[in-house]
Amino acid sequence: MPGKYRIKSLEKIITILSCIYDCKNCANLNEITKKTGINKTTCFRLLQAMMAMNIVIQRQEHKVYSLGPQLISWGLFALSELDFHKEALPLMKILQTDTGESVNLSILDGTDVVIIERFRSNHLYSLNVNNGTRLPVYCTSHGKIILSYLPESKLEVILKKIQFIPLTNRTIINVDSFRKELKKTKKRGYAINMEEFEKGMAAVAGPVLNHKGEVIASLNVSYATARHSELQYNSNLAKKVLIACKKLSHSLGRIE
Amino acid sequence: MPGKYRIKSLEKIITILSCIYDCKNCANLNEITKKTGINKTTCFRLLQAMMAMNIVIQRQEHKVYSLGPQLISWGLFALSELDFHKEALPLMKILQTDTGESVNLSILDGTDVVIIERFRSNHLYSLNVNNGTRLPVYCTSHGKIILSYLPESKLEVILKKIQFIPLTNRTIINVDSFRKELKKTKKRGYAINMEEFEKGMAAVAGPVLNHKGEVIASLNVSYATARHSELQYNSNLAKKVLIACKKLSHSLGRIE
DNA sequence: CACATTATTCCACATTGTGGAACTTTTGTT
DNA sequence: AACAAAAGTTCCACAATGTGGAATAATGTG
Repeated sequence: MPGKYRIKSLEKIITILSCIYDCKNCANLNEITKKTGINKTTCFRLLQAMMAMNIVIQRQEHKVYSLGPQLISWGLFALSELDFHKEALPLMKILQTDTGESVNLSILDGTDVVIIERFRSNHLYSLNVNNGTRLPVYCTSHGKIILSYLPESKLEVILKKIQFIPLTNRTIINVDSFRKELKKTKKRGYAINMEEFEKGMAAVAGPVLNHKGEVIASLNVSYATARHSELQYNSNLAKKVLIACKKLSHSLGRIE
Repeated sequence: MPGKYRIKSLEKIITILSCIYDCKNCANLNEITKKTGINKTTCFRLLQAMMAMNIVIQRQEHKVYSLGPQLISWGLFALSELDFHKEALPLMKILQTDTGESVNLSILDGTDVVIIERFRSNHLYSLNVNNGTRLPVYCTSHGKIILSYLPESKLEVILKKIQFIPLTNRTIINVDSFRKELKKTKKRGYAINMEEFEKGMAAVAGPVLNHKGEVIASLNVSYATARHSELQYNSNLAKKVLIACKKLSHSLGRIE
């Protein structure tokens, strides 16, 4: 996370905001102090200053801190500026109707992907993610497809930062295996995640490319393995996902 | 904007982010320097530090700065935590179908309201706002209805901060007239904006209340005055808006 | 009512952010 | 292609600014 230019107070602020985010808006001063390791007084002052600027708010009469409306405003704006976003919605809707499964659109952010749009599965048993949810790159189809299209230089930076944690017995937990997986993914043209993030869940993802051929997002369909055990399912699904990805990339000026 | 506890570096960061937001993601270092009045070196360093943390990104090969994916992630999360948000969508859809006009949901943030959800009018001539757009409280139906329901103490803080700028010849531009307007609004139960923000545009807004009776959002319908000149139109529209508001408030635990 | 936990204030210190000046790169013009 | 102007980047010395320990106040709990 560090760069050449570091601002300690900014880093503290980011740490606090991330902590509030991780605690799902349910952290009070003490918890934030403990989880971030930042001095209590400092935390307090930074939180007060952020409150004065609507970056965070305090709910339930002086107790837990939450991310504030200023962040909503900036976040929604930043999202709307992603020009592929509006193009994506109708395509996602079609894909959802066609497959009956969850359709998700994500972008890369550091070593995570962020879900920015989502059409839910018809089925009850499906992953509980929402817009804004962050998922690790190394065990999601989103992450694999985006990284597989990244230029070597950017990829290396990210690979160095990843902390591989086994979430299921199928999770890839070392860099070299992950590198190989990325190569396979690139060759295949789509990414597959078979229960690497959560037992029982699988997904297939394709890349959204801009006019220069750079990946800017990932579109995937995720499903419960209990419902589809056929070997053919992934490749059939992939065809549909890739058609949507192509259309989306095309609307961004990508010509094959 | 100041509070008891101030962190200068945080204030600079907020100023820079606000500037990028105001410039619609189209500001380079020099513009940011000029518009914010912050020293160039300082701007540069803060921007570099923020880039390393995905708070901002730089687009078009080393040129303009944009709000980054980290803000999208936080923003979407903060939004999803607003529990009335999901309840609102179907009600807004119905209202849109019923009236054929733009339906908007907003929350208060300082002396602005932030549009958090929106169903567009069928008509070509309608206000060009998007999710995340900020509008001033003093010349919008959203602002009027929310402020009219605010407790005296909170209201006063906001009134002091408002900078009244005449946007049309109907804009209210002094605190006392605005106070009167808020009283009328509260009594009426809904807010009216007749070309106070933009010539040719009018709107009617109702309050979304939580279980304690506190306003937490505003729901409005906006339309072009060219299409509806009848005196009755506002009150008829208001009835529909208020029904939706009641339902929404009810789903938040508000019992009449 | 005593005790534990959490929140807030105060203050002296030095770490950290600051901005001027110099240097480099990019952009625009003839 | 050569030059000027503008924008971006690096360096460094200074002190303003953020820091955290300790003390105090508020709140919650048995």
